[in-house]
Amino acid sequence: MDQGDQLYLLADSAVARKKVKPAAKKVVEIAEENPIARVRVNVPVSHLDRDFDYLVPAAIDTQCRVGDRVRVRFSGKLADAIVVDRIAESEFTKVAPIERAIGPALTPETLDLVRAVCDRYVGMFWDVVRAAVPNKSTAGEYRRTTIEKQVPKLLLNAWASYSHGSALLEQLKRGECVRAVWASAPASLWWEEMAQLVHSIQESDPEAGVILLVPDASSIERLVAVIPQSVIISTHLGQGERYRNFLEVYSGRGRIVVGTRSAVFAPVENLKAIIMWDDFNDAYGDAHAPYWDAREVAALRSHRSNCSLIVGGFSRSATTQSWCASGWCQSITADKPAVDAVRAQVRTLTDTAIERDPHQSRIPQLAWQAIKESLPSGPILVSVGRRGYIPAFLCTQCGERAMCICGGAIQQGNKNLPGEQLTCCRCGAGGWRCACGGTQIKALAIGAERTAEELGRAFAGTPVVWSQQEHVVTNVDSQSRIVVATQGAEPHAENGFAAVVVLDMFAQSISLTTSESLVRRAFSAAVRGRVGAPIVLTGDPGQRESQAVARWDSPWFAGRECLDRSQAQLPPSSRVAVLTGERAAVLAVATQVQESVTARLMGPIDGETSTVFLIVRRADGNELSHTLGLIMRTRSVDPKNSFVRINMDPRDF
DNA sequence: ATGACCAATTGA
DNA sequence: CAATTGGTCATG
Repeated sequence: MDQGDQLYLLADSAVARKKVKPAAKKVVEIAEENPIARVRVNVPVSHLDRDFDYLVPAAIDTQCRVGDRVRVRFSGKLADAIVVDRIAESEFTKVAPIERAIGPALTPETLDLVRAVCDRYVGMFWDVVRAAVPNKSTAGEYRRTTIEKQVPKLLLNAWASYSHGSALLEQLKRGECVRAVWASAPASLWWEEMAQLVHSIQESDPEAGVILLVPDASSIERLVAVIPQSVIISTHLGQGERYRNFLEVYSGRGRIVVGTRSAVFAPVENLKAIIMWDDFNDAYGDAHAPYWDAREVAALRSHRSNCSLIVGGFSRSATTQSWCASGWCQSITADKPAVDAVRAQVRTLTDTAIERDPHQSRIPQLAWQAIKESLPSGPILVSVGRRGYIPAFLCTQCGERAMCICGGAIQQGNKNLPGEQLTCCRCGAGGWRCACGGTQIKALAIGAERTAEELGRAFAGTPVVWSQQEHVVTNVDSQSRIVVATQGAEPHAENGFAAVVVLDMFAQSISLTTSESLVRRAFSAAVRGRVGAPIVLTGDPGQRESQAVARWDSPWFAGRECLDRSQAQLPPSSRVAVLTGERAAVLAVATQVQESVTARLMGPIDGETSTVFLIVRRADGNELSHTLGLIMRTRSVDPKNSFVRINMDPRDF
């Protein structure tokens, strides 16, 4: 069968491939030092998610370093693989050579991170690699991204108005590793605050690497405008640019990374800090298995790589508050005088839809007043709870929120016939009946669309702008107008809004983060007001969510929230695994887990598929992940076992 | 997942 | 007795 006598690499020669059958004798020069590469192969089966040994051909020795991407023949077929180790010899006898080298993928540091993420989220190595590393792209022209970068003006110290703010900058200037969470001051420009942190870090080390994480593409633009030399790492970029930027960071040429969630894996050289804005934003959660969350990954990386972690937002999340409570992070908040100025303007209205609802109006009297009074002096921001037209209802008899027994919201089959065809949006049960016996409902939370309509009628002649997820308005000038916005879609007004009205400060669903989300919405609207602008909240003044804004103290609120949740054994003081799949399968896995880990079981909740929750003490979290990993690996051996999806510590449930 | 291999089952 | 089907095993 050996036609010639030449040495060749099988994959290099089409002729060879054609003539030679599998058992061909290939003579390949093998690397002298550490000739064995231990690799992880891209195969979609979890029991194969382990190390395999391959020989390193001398010719590609330097392209098979730890973290490099290669092609190998696995189980007869070519497959992608990542080198995770180089060793002198293998315990295994029949070791095949690597077919070819592809290019760089991970650094030893990010490799360690990817492994840690796999462990924690019970995921497969390549599922995380896919998110962390862009595909190699041949679209390789050099067109550098030239985003208009302003020369950043000398910033006045935005951090001086924070308690311990200046101290934080000093620590960074000394090159210390800090872990901090900041609740951004009213009217502050977060991108300038972040830029200043970078600046301080660079003072101690001009070669410092920094990762700046933001939730979306428009935030990237804001940040890039004030941070020159930054490199964008984001899945929003096209293939070619994404890969080019990745290489720029990998090579060490670019060290300041600005990006969305996947940038948390950027192979930054000399990484000194990860700085994250608006950690409560859902965009930080990856929607693909194993459902990792950039906030947790950032914490993991900060811990493992011993770099600073600084997380900010207009309101404090329960998660970051728990980091403070444990002593891992310092809490940084705005100084009292800065806060007092805003706080004086906050008014909370006692207000139920029933009392004030003669004309189906969503907007209480005092809010009308505030709008009318402030309108001549500039734009007004009206924050609404939900998109859509009529998403929620009240019982007309007792005035309570119309909820299904399962906790789901009630939907109306026929918009024009209240009381008819009421179904639950979660479990689908029909025939709703209130606890008080009532069966009639009326519209409660009317979304942006309806509110905008109503305001347009009331203030005829005043432009009404409507900003929501699909139609975000990013900036408005200082002209008088009314802007109705949902969470996250609030525009920046040139000189701040003349008044801010936060409608519907009440829970529209029952889930882990309902209350937290309300507070976040209120803060993200309230910060848009100019100095002295009235902030009107409609809801119950006694409730904690309103109080948080009235005191301008979201850390206080988050602290209370943590306490409540810890008493209920819920995250962040607990860790949760959500198992989804066939009823019998999820129960089998859950039972097996409980044999070795003390876990509280909730569920199953049955529907199309079944779901169970396994809840453990925080300290047992790693044990839970580990056990689930073992179970998944043994289960995947037998294809008769149906697939069970695991979601660790989801943001909400 | 996918293919190889062996054993049991089916069929003319 | 050959052909087909099914379960087990290994993948370097």
